[in-house]
Amino acid sequence: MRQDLKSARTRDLLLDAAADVVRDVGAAKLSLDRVAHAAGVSKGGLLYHYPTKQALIAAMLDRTLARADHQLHQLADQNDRTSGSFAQAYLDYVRSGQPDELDSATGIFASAALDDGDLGPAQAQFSTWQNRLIDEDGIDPTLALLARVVGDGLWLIDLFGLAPPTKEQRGLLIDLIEDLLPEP
Amino acid sequence: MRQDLKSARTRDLLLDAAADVVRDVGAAKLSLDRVAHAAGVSKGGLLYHYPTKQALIAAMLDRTLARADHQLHQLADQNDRTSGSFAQAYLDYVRSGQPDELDSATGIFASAALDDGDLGPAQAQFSTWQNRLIDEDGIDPTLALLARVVGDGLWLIDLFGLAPPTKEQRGLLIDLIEDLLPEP
DNA sequence: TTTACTGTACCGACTAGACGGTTTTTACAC
DNA sequence: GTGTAAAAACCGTCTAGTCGGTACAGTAAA
Repeated sequence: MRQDLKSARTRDLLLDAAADVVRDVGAAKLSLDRVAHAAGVSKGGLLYHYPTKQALIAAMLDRTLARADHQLHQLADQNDRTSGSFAQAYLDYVRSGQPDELDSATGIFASAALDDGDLGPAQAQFSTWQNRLIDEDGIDPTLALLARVVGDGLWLIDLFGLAPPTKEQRGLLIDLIEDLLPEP
Repeated sequence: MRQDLKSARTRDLLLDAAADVVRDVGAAKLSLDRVAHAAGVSKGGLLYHYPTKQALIAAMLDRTLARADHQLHQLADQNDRTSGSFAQAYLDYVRSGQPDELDSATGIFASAALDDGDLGPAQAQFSTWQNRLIDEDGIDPTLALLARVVGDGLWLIDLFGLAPPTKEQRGLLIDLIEDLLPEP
Protein backbone atom coordinates (compact mmCIF):
# COMPACT_ATOMS: atom_id res chain seq x y z
CA MET A 1 0.00 0.00 0.00
CA ARG A 2 1.20 3.48 -0.74
CA GLN A 3 0.22 4.76 2.69
CA ASP A 4 2.29 2.06 4.33
CA LEU A 5 5.24 2.93 2.16
CA LYS A 6 4.90 6.59 2.90
CA SER A 7 4.41 5.86 6.53
CA ALA A 8 7.47 3.64 6.65
CA ARG A 9 9.46 6.35 4.91
CA THR A 10 8.43 8.97 7.42
CA ARG A 11 9.11 6.65 10.30
CA ASP A 12 12.60 6.00 8.98
CA LEU A 13 13.08 9.71 8.45
CA LEU A 14 12.19 10.32 12.07
CA LEU A 15 14.65 7.72 13.27
CA ASP A 16 17.35 9.27 11.09
CA ALA A 17 16.58 12.66 12.54
CA ALA A 18 16.69 11.31 16.09
CA ALA A 19 20.08 9.74 15.41
CA ASP A 20 21.31 13.04 14.01
CA VAL A 21 20.15 14.86 17.10
CA VAL A 22 21.92 12.42 19.37
CA ARG A 23 25.11 12.75 17.38
CA ASP A 24 24.93 16.53 17.15
CA VAL A 25 23.74 17.68 20.55
CA GLY A 26 24.03 14.59 22.73
CA ALA A 27 21.61 12.04 24.05
CA ALA A 28 20.60 14.17 27.01
CA LYS A 29 19.29 16.92 24.75
CA LEU A 30 17.25 14.56 22.64
CA SER A 31 13.80 16.11 22.84
CA LEU A 32 10.69 15.51 20.82
CA ASP A 33 10.63 19.08 19.58
CA ARG A 34 14.19 18.80 18.37
CA VAL A 35 13.59 15.53 16.56
CA ALA A 36 10.44 16.81 14.91
CA HIS A 37 12.20 19.95 13.77
CA ALA A 38 15.21 18.02 12.48
CA ALA A 39 12.92 15.76 10.50
CA GLY A 40 10.94 18.65 9.08
CA VAL A 41 7.82 17.28 10.72
CA SER A 42 5.48 18.76 13.27
CA LYS A 43 5.55 17.54 16.81
CA GLY A 44 2.07 16.20 16.31
CA GLY A 45 3.26 14.27 13.30
CA LEU A 46 6.09 12.75 15.28
CA LEU A 47 3.74 11.72 18.05
CA TYR A 48 1.41 10.24 15.48
CA HIS A 49 4.07 7.66 14.61
CA TYR A 50 5.81 7.30 17.98
CA PRO A 51 3.32 8.11 20.70
CA THR A 52 5.94 8.37 23.41
CA LYS A 53 9.58 9.25 23.60
CA GLN A 54 10.25 5.79 24.89
CA ALA A 55 8.70 4.28 21.75
CA LEU A 56 10.92 6.44 19.59
CA ILE A 57 14.07 5.38 21.41
CA ALA A 58 13.05 1.74 21.37
CA ALA A 59 12.59 1.99 17.61
CA MET A 60 16.05 3.55 17.23
CA LEU A 61 17.54 0.70 19.19
CA ASP A 62 15.62 -1.92 17.22
CA ARG A 63 16.73 -0.57 13.89
CA THR A 64 20.32 -0.30 15.05
CA LEU A 65 20.40 -3.89 16.20
CA ALA A 66 18.61 -5.21 13.13
CA ARG A 67 21.06 -3.47 10.83
CA ALA A 68 24.08 -4.78 12.71
CA ASP A 69 22.65 -8.29 12.77
CA HIS A 70 21.96 -8.17 9.07
CA GLN A 71 25.46 -6.96 8.28
CA LEU A 72 27.05 -9.61 10.48
CA HIS A 73 25.16 -12.38 8.75
CA GLN A 74 26.03 -10.97 5.36
CA LEU A 75 29.71 -10.90 6.29
CA ALA A 76 29.50 -14.41 7.69
CA ASP A 77 28.01 -15.69 4.44
CA GLN A 78 30.65 -13.96 2.36
CA ASN A 79 33.67 -15.63 3.87
CA ASP A 80 33.97 -19.29 2.92
CA ARG A 81 34.99 -21.05 6.06
CA THR A 82 33.85 -24.37 7.37
CA SER A 83 34.13 -23.07 10.92
CA GLY A 84 34.60 -19.73 12.62
CA SER A 85 32.72 -17.80 9.98
CA PHE A 86 30.79 -15.79 12.52
CA ALA A 87 33.88 -14.99 14.54
CA GLN A 88 35.51 -13.91 11.29
CA ALA A 89 32.52 -11.71 10.51
CA TYR A 90 32.76 -10.12 13.92
CA LEU A 91 36.35 -9.16 13.20
CA ASP A 92 35.57 -7.99 9.68
CA TYR A 93 32.86 -5.78 11.05
CA VAL A 94 35.22 -3.64 13.11
CA ARG A 95 38.37 -3.90 11.01
CA SER A 96 38.09 -0.65 9.15
CA GLY A 97 37.11 1.59 11.99
CA GLN A 98 34.43 4.21 12.27
CA PRO A 99 32.40 4.21 9.07
CA ASP A 100 28.87 4.58 10.30
CA GLU A 101 29.25 2.57 13.46
CA LEU A 102 28.97 5.83 15.33
CA ASP A 103 25.61 6.27 13.71
CA SER A 104 24.71 2.75 14.63
CA ALA A 105 25.81 3.40 18.15
CA THR A 106 23.42 6.24 18.74
CA GLY A 107 20.53 3.87 19.25
CA ILE A 108 22.18 1.98 22.04
CA PHE A 109 23.70 5.08 23.47
CA ALA A 110 20.45 7.00 23.57
CA SER A 111 18.60 4.09 25.06
CA ALA A 112 21.23 3.56 27.69
CA ALA A 113 21.47 7.18 28.64
CA LEU A 114 17.83 8.13 28.61
CA ASP A 115 15.24 7.90 31.27
CA ASP A 116 14.14 4.33 31.43
CA GLY A 117 17.09 3.08 29.48
CA ASP A 118 15.65 -0.23 28.49
CA LEU A 119 18.67 -2.01 27.07
CA GLY A 120 16.82 -5.32 27.13
CA PRO A 121 16.64 -5.74 23.35
CA ALA A 122 20.32 -4.92 23.02
CA GLN A 123 21.23 -7.37 25.75
CA ALA A 124 19.14 -10.03 24.06
CA GLN A 125 20.76 -9.39 20.70
CA PHE A 126 24.26 -9.54 22.13
CA SER A 127 23.30 -12.68 23.93
CA THR A 128 22.17 -14.22 20.65
CA TRP A 129 25.43 -13.31 18.99
CA GLN A 130 27.38 -14.65 21.93
CA ASN A 131 25.56 -17.98 21.73
CA ARG A 132 26.02 -18.19 18.02
CA LEU A 133 29.75 -17.59 18.49
CA ILE A 134 30.29 -19.92 21.41
CA ASP A 135 27.97 -22.77 20.53
CA GLU A 136 27.52 -22.84 16.79
CA ASP A 137 30.61 -21.51 15.17
CA GLY A 138 32.59 -24.74 15.32
CA ILE A 139 35.72 -23.30 16.86
CA ASP A 140 37.22 -23.25 20.34
CA PRO A 141 34.75 -21.26 22.47
CA THR A 142 37.54 -19.27 24.04
CA LEU A 143 38.78 -18.18 20.63
CA ALA A 144 35.25 -17.25 19.69
CA LEU A 145 34.94 -15.22 22.86
CA LEU A 146 38.22 -13.54 22.06
CA ALA A 147 36.89 -12.41 18.70
CA ARG A 148 33.73 -11.17 20.31
CA VAL A 149 35.39 -9.22 23.11
CA VAL A 150 37.91 -7.63 20.78
CA GLY A 151 35.14 -6.73 18.36
CA ASP A 152 32.88 -5.24 20.97
CA GLY A 153 35.84 -3.62 22.69
CA LEU A 154 36.99 -1.77 19.58
CA TRP A 155 33.45 -0.79 18.79
CA LEU A 156 32.76 0.60 22.25
CA ILE A 157 36.14 2.31 22.40
CA ASP A 158 35.25 4.05 19.15
CA LEU A 159 31.83 4.96 20.45
CA PHE A 160 33.23 6.84 23.45
CA GLY A 161 36.38 7.99 21.70
CA LEU A 162 38.50 6.43 24.45
CA ALA A 163 41.84 6.71 22.66
CA PRO A 164 40.86 4.55 19.69
CA PRO A 165 43.84 2.81 18.11
CA THR A 166 44.99 3.84 14.64
CA LYS A 167 43.88 1.93 11.58
CA GLU A 168 47.32 0.30 11.38
CA GLN A 169 47.30 -0.80 15.01
CA ARG A 170 43.77 -2.07 14.59
CA GLY A 171 44.73 -4.01 11.47
CA LEU A 172 47.70 -5.66 13.17
CA LEU A 173 45.59 -6.63 16.14
CA ILE A 174 42.94 -8.25 13.98
CA ASP A 175 45.60 -10.01 11.92
CA LEU A 176 47.00 -11.46 15.12
CA ILE A 177 43.65 -12.84 16.14
CA GLU A 178 42.89 -14.22 12.70
CA ASP A 179 46.18 -16.11 12.88
CA LEU A 180 44.91 -17.77 16.03
CA LEU A 181 41.75 -18.98 14.29
CA PRO A 182 41.96 -22.42 12.67
CA GLU A 183 42.51 -22.66 8.94
CA PRO A 184 39.33 -22.12 6.93
CA MET B 1 43.92 22.00 58.19
CA ARG B 2 40.78 20.68 59.76
CA GLN B 3 38.52 22.56 57.36
CA ASP B 4 40.17 20.91 54.46
CA LEU B 5 39.70 17.51 55.99
CA LYS B 6 36.08 18.06 56.75
CA SER B 7 35.48 19.67 53.43
CA ALA B 8 37.17 16.85 51.60
CA ARG B 9 35.07 14.36 53.53
CA THR B 10 31.84 16.08 52.55
CA ARG B 11 32.95 16.39 48.96
CA ASP B 12 33.73 12.69 48.87
CA LEU B 13 30.40 11.95 50.47
CA LEU B 14 28.67 13.92 47.75
CA LEU B 15 30.50 12.03 45.04
CA ASP B 16 29.56 8.75 46.68
CA ALA B 17 25.94 9.84 46.77
CA ALA B 18 26.04 10.88 43.14
CA ALA B 19 27.45 7.50 42.15
CA ASP B 20 24.70 5.81 44.16
CA VAL B 21 22.06 7.83 42.38
CA VAL B 22 23.45 6.93 38.98
CA ARG B 23 23.52 3.28 39.90
CA ASP B 24 20.06 3.29 41.45
CA VAL B 25 17.97 5.47 39.17
CA GLY B 26 20.13 5.96 36.10
CA ALA B 27 22.30 8.73 34.79
CA ALA B 28 19.40 10.56 33.19
CA LYS B 29 17.68 11.02 36.54
CA LEU B 30 20.77 12.35 38.24
CA SER B 31 19.57 15.65 39.64
CA LEU B 32 21.10 17.94 42.21
CA ASP B 33 18.12 17.51 44.50
CA ARG B 34 18.48 13.76 44.41
CA VAL B 35 22.20 13.85 45.09
CA ALA B 36 21.78 16.29 47.94
CA HIS B 37 19.05 14.17 49.46
CA ALA B 38 21.06 10.96 49.07
CA ALA B 39 24.02 12.59 50.77
CA GLY B 40 21.92 13.97 53.62
CA VAL B 41 22.87 17.48 52.61
CA SER B 42 20.80 20.39 51.41
CA LYS B 43 20.85 21.48 47.83
CA GLY B 44 22.56 24.67 48.87
CA GLY B 45 25.24 22.70 50.62
CA LEU B 46 25.83 20.64 47.54
CA LEU B 47 26.11 23.72 45.38
CA TYR B 48 28.56 25.20 47.83
CA HIS B 49 31.03 22.44 47.02
CA TYR B 50 30.13 21.89 43.39
CA PRO B 51 28.74 25.11 41.99
CA THR B 52 27.29 23.48 38.88
CA LYS B 53 26.06 20.08 37.90
CA GLN B 54 28.82 19.95 35.36
CA ALA B 55 31.40 20.45 38.08
CA LEU B 56 29.91 17.60 40.08
CA ILE B 57 30.04 15.23 37.13
CA ALA B 58 33.57 16.29 36.25
CA ALA B 59 34.62 15.51 39.81
CA MET B 60 32.99 12.07 39.62
CA LEU B 61 34.88 11.36 36.44
CA ASP B 62 38.16 12.62 37.89
CA ARG B 63 37.91 10.45 40.97
CA THR B 64 36.93 7.43 38.92
CA LEU B 65 39.92 7.81 36.64
CA ALA B 66 42.33 8.54 39.46
CA ARG B 67 41.23 5.43 41.33
CA ALA B 68 41.55 3.21 38.29
CA ASP B 69 44.95 4.66 37.50
CA HIS B 70 46.13 4.08 41.04
CA GLN B 71 44.90 0.51 41.04
CA LEU B 72 46.50 -0.23 37.70
CA HIS B 73 49.87 1.03 38.88
CA GLN B 74 49.56 -0.93 42.09
CA LEU B 75 48.83 -4.10 40.15
CA ALA B 76 51.69 -3.39 37.79
CA ASP B 77 54.10 -3.02 40.72
CA GLN B 78 52.88 -6.23 42.30
CA ASN B 79 53.66 -8.57 39.47
CA ASP B 80 57.38 -9.11 39.00
CA ARG B 81 57.92 -9.02 35.29
CA THR B 82 60.73 -7.48 33.34
CA SER B 83 58.33 -6.58 30.58
CA GLY B 84 54.60 -6.51 30.03
CA SER B 85 53.81 -5.64 33.62
CA PHE B 86 51.29 -3.00 32.63
CA ALA B 87 49.58 -5.28 30.14
CA GLN B 88 49.45 -7.90 32.87
CA ALA B 89 47.93 -5.37 35.26
CA TYR B 90 45.31 -4.50 32.67
CA LEU B 91 44.29 -8.13 32.51
CA ASP B 92 44.39 -8.59 36.27
CA TYR B 93 42.12 -5.60 36.65
CA VAL B 94 39.23 -7.20 34.79
CA ARG B 95 39.84 -10.85 35.56
CA SER B 96 37.44 -11.23 38.40
CA GLY B 97 34.49 -9.45 36.96
CA GLN B 98 32.27 -6.80 38.47
CA PRO B 99 33.53 -6.00 41.95
CA ASP B 100 33.18 -2.26 42.04
CA GLU B 101 34.02 -1.61 38.43
CA LEU B 102 30.37 -0.84 37.95
CA ASP B 103 30.76 1.80 40.59
CA SER B 104 33.83 3.03 38.85
CA ALA B 105 31.94 3.15 35.63
CA THR B 106 29.27 5.52 36.85
CA GLY B 107 31.57 8.49 36.52
CA ILE B 108 32.30 7.89 32.89
CA PHE B 109 28.80 6.86 32.15
CA ALA B 110 27.20 9.88 33.77
CA SER B 111 29.61 12.21 32.09
CA ALA B 112 29.01 10.65 28.72
CA ALA B 113 25.28 10.62 29.03
CA LEU B 114 24.71 14.00 30.57
CA ASP B 115 24.33 17.37 28.99
CA ASP B 116 27.72 18.53 27.90
CA GLY B 117 29.28 15.12 28.20
CA ASP B 118 32.86 16.25 28.47
CA LEU B 119 34.74 12.98 28.18
CA GLY B 120 37.99 14.85 27.62
CA PRO B 121 39.63 13.75 30.87
CA ALA B 122 38.64 10.14 30.27
CA GLN B 123 39.97 10.24 26.74
CA ALA B 124 43.22 11.72 28.01
CA GLN B 125 43.55 9.05 30.69
CA PHE B 126 42.92 6.22 28.27
CA SER B 127 45.39 7.79 25.91
CA THR B 128 48.01 7.80 28.67
CA TRP B 129 47.36 4.14 29.41
CA GLN B 130 47.50 3.32 25.74
CA ASN B 131 50.89 5.03 25.39
CA ARG B 132 52.23 3.36 28.47
CA LEU B 133 51.17 -0.02 27.08
CA ILE B 134 52.39 0.48 23.55
CA ASP B 135 55.57 2.43 24.11
CA GLU B 136 56.90 1.61 27.56
CA ASP B 137 55.85 -1.88 28.45
CA GLY B 138 58.64 -3.64 26.60
CA ILE B 139 56.47 -6.11 24.73
CA ASP B 140 55.15 -6.37 21.21
CA PRO B 141 52.85 -3.37 20.76
CA THR B 142 50.20 -5.51 19.14
CA LEU B 143 50.15 -7.83 22.14
CA ALA B 144 49.90 -4.81 24.40
CA LEU B 145 47.01 -3.51 22.36
CA LEU B 146 45.35 -6.89 22.60
CA ALA B 147 45.50 -6.77 26.38
CA ARG B 148 44.13 -3.28 26.37
CA VAL B 149 41.23 -3.94 23.99
CA VAL B 150 40.23 -7.12 25.80
CA GLY B 151 40.42 -5.33 29.14
CA ASP B 152 38.41 -2.34 28.00
CA GLY B 153 36.03 -4.59 26.09
CA LEU B 154 35.17 -6.73 29.09
CA TRP B 155 34.83 -3.68 31.25
CA LEU B 156 32.49 -1.89 28.86
CA ILE B 157 30.49 -5.06 28.21
CA ASP B 158 29.97 -5.34 31.96
CA LEU B 159 29.02 -1.70 32.19
CA PHE B 160 26.17 -2.05 29.71
CA GLY B 161 25.34 -5.61 30.62
CA LEU B 162 25.72 -6.68 26.99
CA ALA B 163 25.72 -10.42 27.60
CA PRO B 164 28.77 -10.45 29.86
CA PRO B 165 30.65 -13.76 29.74
CA THR B 166 30.67 -15.98 32.79
CA LYS B 167 33.54 -15.92 35.22
CA GLU B 168 34.81 -19.20 33.78
CA GLN B 169 34.70 -17.98 30.19
CA ARG B 170 36.38 -14.79 31.26
CA GLY B 171 39.11 -16.67 33.07
CA LEU B 172 39.84 -18.90 30.10
CA LEU B 173 40.02 -15.91 27.80
CA ILE B 174 42.49 -14.09 30.02
CA ASP B 175 44.54 -17.27 30.42
CA LEU B 176 44.76 -17.50 26.67
CA ILE B 177 46.07 -13.98 26.36
CA GLU B 178 48.53 -14.40 29.19
CA ASP B 179 49.94 -17.41 27.37
CA LEU B 180 50.63 -15.15 24.43
CA LEU B 181 52.62 -12.71 26.55
CA PRO B 182 56.37 -13.41 26.79
CA GLU B 183 57.71 -15.17 29.86
CA PRO B 184 58.18 -12.82 32.80
C1' DT C 1 -14.18 7.99 4.95
C1' DT C 2 -9.69 6.79 6.45
C1' DT C 3 -4.86 7.85 6.69
C1' DA C 4 -1.42 10.94 7.46
C1' DC C 5 -0.34 14.53 8.83
C1' DT C 6 0.01 20.34 10.28
C1' DG C 7 -0.11 23.91 13.79
C1' DT C 8 -1.05 25.86 17.99
C1' DA C 9 -2.19 26.17 22.61
C1' DC C 10 -1.66 24.36 26.88
C1' DC C 11 -0.75 21.60 31.41
C1' DG C 12 1.90 19.54 34.99
C1' DA C 13 6.11 17.93 36.48
C1' DC C 14 10.81 18.58 37.01
C1' DT C 15 15.19 20.93 37.26
C1' DA C 16 19.49 24.06 37.43
C1' DG C 17 20.90 27.62 39.58
C1' DA C 18 20.44 32.07 42.33
C1' DC C 19 19.96 34.03 46.66
C1' DG C 20 19.55 35.47 51.39
C1' DG C 21 19.89 33.75 55.68
C1' DT C 22 21.88 30.65 59.45
C1' DT C 23 25.01 27.73 61.93
C1' DT C 24 29.62 26.00 62.71
C1' DT C 25 34.47 26.40 62.72
C1' DT C 26 38.76 28.82 62.81
C1' DA C 27 42.06 32.64 63.89
C1' DC C 28 43.60 35.65 66.87
C1' DA C 29 43.67 39.21 70.44
C1' DC C 30 43.69 39.48 75.28
C1' DG D 1 42.01 29.79 78.32
C1' DT D 2 38.46 33.03 76.73
C1' DG D 3 36.01 36.17 73.89
C1' DT D 4 35.06 37.53 69.37
C1' DA D 5 35.03 38.63 64.63
C1' DA D 6 35.51 36.74 60.29
C1' DA D 7 35.42 33.06 57.25
C1' DA D 8 33.67 28.63 55.90
C1' DA D 9 30.02 25.41 55.60
C1' DC D 10 25.45 24.76 54.97
C1' DC D 11 20.14 25.49 54.70
C1' DG D 12 15.71 26.14 52.27
C1' DT D 13 13.18 28.75 49.12
C1' DC D 14 12.29 30.96 44.73
C1' DT D 15 12.61 31.66 39.83
C1' DA D 16 12.84 30.90 35.19
C1' DG D 17 12.79 27.73 31.91
C1' DT D 18 12.45 22.99 29.66
C1' DC D 19 10.17 19.00 28.37
C1' DG D 20 6.83 15.14 27.73
C1' DG D 21 2.49 14.64 26.61
C1' DT D 22 -2.54 16.13 25.56
C1' DA D 23 -6.10 18.27 22.95
C1' DC D 24 -8.04 19.75 19.07
C1' DA D 25 -9.26 21.98 14.81
C1' DG D 26 -7.99 21.81 10.21
C1' DT D 27 -6.01 19.94 5.59
C1' DA D 28 -4.71 17.09 1.68
C1' DA D 29 -4.74 12.86 -0.59
C1' DA D 30 -6.38 8.28 -1.83
